[in-house]
Amino acid sequence: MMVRRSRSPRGSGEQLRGEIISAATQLLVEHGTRDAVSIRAVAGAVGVTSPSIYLHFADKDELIDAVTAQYFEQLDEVLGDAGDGLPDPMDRALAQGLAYVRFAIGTPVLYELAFTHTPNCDKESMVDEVLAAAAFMRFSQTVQDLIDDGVYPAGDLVTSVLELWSAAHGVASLMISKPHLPWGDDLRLAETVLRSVCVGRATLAQ
Amino acid sequence: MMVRRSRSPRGSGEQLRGEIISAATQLLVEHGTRDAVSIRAVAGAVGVTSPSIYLHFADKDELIDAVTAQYFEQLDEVLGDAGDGLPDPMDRALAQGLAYVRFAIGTPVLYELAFTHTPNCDKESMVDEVLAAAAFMRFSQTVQDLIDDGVYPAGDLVTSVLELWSAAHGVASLMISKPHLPWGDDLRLAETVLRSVCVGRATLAQ
DNA sequence: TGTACATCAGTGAACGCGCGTTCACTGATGTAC
DNA sequence: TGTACATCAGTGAACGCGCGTTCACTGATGTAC
Repeated sequence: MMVRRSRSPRGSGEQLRGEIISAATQLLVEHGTRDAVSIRAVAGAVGVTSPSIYLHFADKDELIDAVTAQYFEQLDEVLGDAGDGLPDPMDRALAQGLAYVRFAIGTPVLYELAFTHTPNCDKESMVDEVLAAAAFMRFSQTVQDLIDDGVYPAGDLVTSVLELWSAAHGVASLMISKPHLPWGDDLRLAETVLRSVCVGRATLAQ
Repeated sequence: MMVRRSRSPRGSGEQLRGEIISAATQLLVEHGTRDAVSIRAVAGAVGVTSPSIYLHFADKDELIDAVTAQYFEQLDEVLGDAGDGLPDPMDRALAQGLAYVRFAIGTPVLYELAFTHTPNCDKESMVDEVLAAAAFMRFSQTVQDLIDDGVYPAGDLVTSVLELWSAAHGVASLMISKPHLPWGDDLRLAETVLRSVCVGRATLAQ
């Protein structure tokens, strides 16, 4: 049943924009399919007609970009919550890595969308990258602390971050796309992989 | 320009089937987009009309399944070529892991398709899994050899395979979806991650 | 050897559908005088 | 204080498109007699 929302007051065009992004996100989560997101479906969920979407987004691509941007912001918050209050870099790295995997497998369709959707490649990809950067930089700080602590070998910071990110992403992504494999009940496998990379990377450098 | 192929002789329906799969694969590779594969496009590429496709596949999903199945078979061959003649399990594991990553990033759209497309879930997913199993079992043998050699800790074999697979998949998948990140020119980062997991996993177990 | 017939790979035309997007519009809200 | 007007968030109807799929058919090939 579609409920017609009441008209927004003058200044508050921004509010509908937010509702649209949330509706698109919710559609993805609930239907579990990428193509549950059509302009019509989103508009219907918000309680508005489809052309209204174009008052807030140039086209569908821009809407999807906004959805993934918000998703990356949420990811950053999750990493923040997971790492705060853990002074030991190794503990923090592990906690953030596991939080990353947990967040990903908790929202599989969104995660896949964020890592499959190719934005308009030139400027758009930059925007995407910049918004992802909050989480990226947060994790980079953790890795820097690992290096300062001597746990992780010194070297190019970004490269080190990519190594650990690849490990976390690998577990999350594979768990999402092949859920029937015997992953076990918790994230022990994820923890093993993350720990192994940290420990092994340190050993390799010696 | 579309070339009408001549009619197949009586028994050789199988031949067209193969051509259809190849054409679909090629369309994906050349256009670099998932939705370059439509029944019409595939039929056109083969030189046949669209209804002909349905003489060989029940529906589009079954065609896509066949494409990914063939892709997994190719993957198995690649792993075989990479590992043959390397008696040391560690060398072989590394060679196969790097070959995996190289194969994946060489055919990014197919790789994404194979790891995103959700088959009909019940029986179909089994078929998919079984066909993937050739590569899976080949790599499992390598990991078993690693264990026998004492490089990798004893324990559940499948779990160990998943750990290493996750690592290789993580690098490959992230390189594909975020190609603008500074991955370096060759697969050194992939090698580092794979080595780290092996070494680190051994250290953890002690 | 010749003819009638069954087979079946492939055709041509069409179906209904949902999609992204456009365009002229409406009508409540705020502002100027 | 009252009225005319500009603004602009949102509407309703429609566009063209490409899609997956269906259906009655054609016509070359092989087979039975």
